Amino acid sequence: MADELDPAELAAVFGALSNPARLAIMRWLKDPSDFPPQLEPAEDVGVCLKHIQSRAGVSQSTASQYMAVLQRAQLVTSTKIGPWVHYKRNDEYLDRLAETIKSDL
Amino acid sequence: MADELDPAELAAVFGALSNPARLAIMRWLKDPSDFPPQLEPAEDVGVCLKHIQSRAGVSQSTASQYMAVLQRAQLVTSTKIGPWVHYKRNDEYLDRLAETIKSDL
DNA sequence: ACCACATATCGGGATATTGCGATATGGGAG
DNA sequence: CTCCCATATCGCAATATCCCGATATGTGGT
Repeated sequence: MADELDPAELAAVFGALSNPARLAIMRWLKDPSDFPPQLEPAEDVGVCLKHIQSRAGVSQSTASQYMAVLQRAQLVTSTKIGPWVHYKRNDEYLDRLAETIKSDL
Repeated sequence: MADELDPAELAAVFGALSNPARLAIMRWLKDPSDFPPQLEPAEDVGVCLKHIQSRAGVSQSTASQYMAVLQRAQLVTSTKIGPWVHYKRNDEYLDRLAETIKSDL
């Protein structure tokens, strides 16, 4: 059994996911190959912020803040390569989340 | 496979659960017998609002609104018996939710 | 009818979230 | 060093959420 998230943390995660755009981003990141190609393959390092921004159709600052919220909630991790920041799902944490919801909620 | 919640609905559910007090209430309702006794047993009809209110330590209006939010999100159902409204977890829906999160999120 | 109690709804002030444009920061190319 | 591009952060107005007290509604008992 993976150890479960404590209630305060769980509430914070739900907050991060309560925004439709952020929730959509989480689902998009399941298919990194659906994004435009980049120097380093998205499957390995994650998806570049610019690609997330353009798919979400929001401003650069909004996209950056969305990803900051998701990252603070530990739902994604980031990798900086040169000037680009790449985001990918934190699957370990998402598994713990699913487990917590199933057994704890 | 239970059919999954659509994304907008899922985001709304997360919104309802993003409040620590409401999240706590959902967890309390797993053990209806932990609440004070009532005419109709809580295991059968659900827990009376007054008991939820006093455990949450919030005003009557706040408790009522919390439960309205949870009910709108389909996380609980209510049964009115005389002047009392009893709330219980909507376990079918919660199962669908857990399923959606595991496979869709 | 009246009263007492349980719940719902209204109205509002405090606070948080949302999404933007403007501005900073920081790296790579020349 | 200088420009350009990607990203982060700031400041802000609009909107939403939060939680309350006050008030309305509804039910049962006397």
